[in-house]
Amino acid sequence: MTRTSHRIRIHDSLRSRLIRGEIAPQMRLVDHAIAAEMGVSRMPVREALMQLVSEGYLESTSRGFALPNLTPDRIAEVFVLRRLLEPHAVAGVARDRTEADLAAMQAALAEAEGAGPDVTGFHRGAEAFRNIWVQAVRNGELRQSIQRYSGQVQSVRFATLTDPLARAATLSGLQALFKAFRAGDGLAAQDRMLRFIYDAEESYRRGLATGLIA
Amino acid sequence: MTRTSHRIRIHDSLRSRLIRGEIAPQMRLVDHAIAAEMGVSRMPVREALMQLVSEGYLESTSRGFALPNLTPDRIAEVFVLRRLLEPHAVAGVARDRTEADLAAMQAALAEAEGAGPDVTGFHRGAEAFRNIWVQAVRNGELRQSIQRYSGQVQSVRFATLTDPLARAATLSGLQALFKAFRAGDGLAAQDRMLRFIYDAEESYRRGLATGLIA
DNA sequence: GGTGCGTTAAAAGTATACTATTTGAATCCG
DNA sequence: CGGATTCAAATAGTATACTTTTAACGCACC
Repeated sequence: MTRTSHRIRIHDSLRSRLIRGEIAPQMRLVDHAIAAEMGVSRMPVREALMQLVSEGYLESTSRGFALPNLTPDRIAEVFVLRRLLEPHAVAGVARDRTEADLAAMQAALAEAEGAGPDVTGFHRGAEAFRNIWVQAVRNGELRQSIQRYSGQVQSVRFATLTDPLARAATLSGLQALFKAFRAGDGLAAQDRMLRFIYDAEESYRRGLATGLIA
Repeated sequence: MTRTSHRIRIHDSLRSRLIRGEIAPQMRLVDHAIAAEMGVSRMPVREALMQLVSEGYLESTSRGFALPNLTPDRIAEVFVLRRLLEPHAVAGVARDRTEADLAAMQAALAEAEGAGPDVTGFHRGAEAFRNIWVQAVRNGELRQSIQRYSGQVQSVRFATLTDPLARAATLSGLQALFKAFRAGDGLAAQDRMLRFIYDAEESYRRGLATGLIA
């Protein structure tokens, strides 16, 4: 028996691919193609895709589903949202985090630190670190709101990481955040996260100005 | 030709019924019944219902769709989110609002003020007021995040409005907010909204304590 | 009278087929 | 050669039929 429905399995599968950045911006996700690939009918695929739309991961075009158009304006909007939500969120995490959370964070941080010139390795570590603390947010409504735009966050980070300055800022930000988590210091975590987001936005803007980002 | 799809029409129709409080908590919304009533097939109805689920208006049970189980914990979580997002949002609205926005707000406020003992009239005015300023939020990502839990906000307000104290607090809060909007004073709007949310939560807690709310 | 099991009906979930819409391209005309 | 018009292919949207799951009811047995 299927423990979960096709729709949910497909939704989760697509979402993880989206979060991992495996879907290129110009790619078009079409229900019948995915259905054929997975051996099911269009319906559960279509429903999964539409759910991803209402969760902000995808956009419905007249010619298939695609990544939302990440214009600089929209990215700026997300940075505003991040400043409003994430500092408060990590303050709670600093209080509630378990030892297992800390261990996982340390592993993710180690991967980012040891990545060398490898961009994808660094990105994977940073993404894992983020996923861990987001998962640890107790307030489910808050967590869901943060997760809704997490795909965009990953995309933007991926776009900026070729810049050594941005990468250094990200790494030191993660390290400072981890320290606050380990110390259980909510205020410090809140402060570090706010700075971290400001730095990220500055990196993004610099990337735009220097033409590193399309 | 149909300008909009059945799915969207049904979604909007159901949402307005939900917002008006026409769906009782123990009621079950079943796709094939609604489909028969509206003369369409199950599919667009099913998709509309599922979209309402991911927007927080409904919950999917194994025996039809129903109002979400608004546990006090979940409601508390939404209040946290509201405190994080809405003060900042209304500050922007106070700067950007048009004359048309102000006129619509005033009309909504007048409806709430003149509602007398009528609960639904007051609720409709308060809801209209909220919808107007939410629509006026420039930051689309922020607006969407706020809209995602607006259904829950309406439900909670509807549950508390039988309490005269809660109703008075709501009305004076709306009036103060409107003043700030009219003056274009972002800081004042931010402050009024924060107080408004605190008052709303206090009303809700009092309703819980006195058994007014299930 | 309570508890456990089996039956059954209702509703979710899925598959398939058909229709409508949209876009890109090809063709035709100026 | 350029632009408009029409046509075809791809995809969204809807309808209908079938399958699976689940909970509610009844029955028997304790």
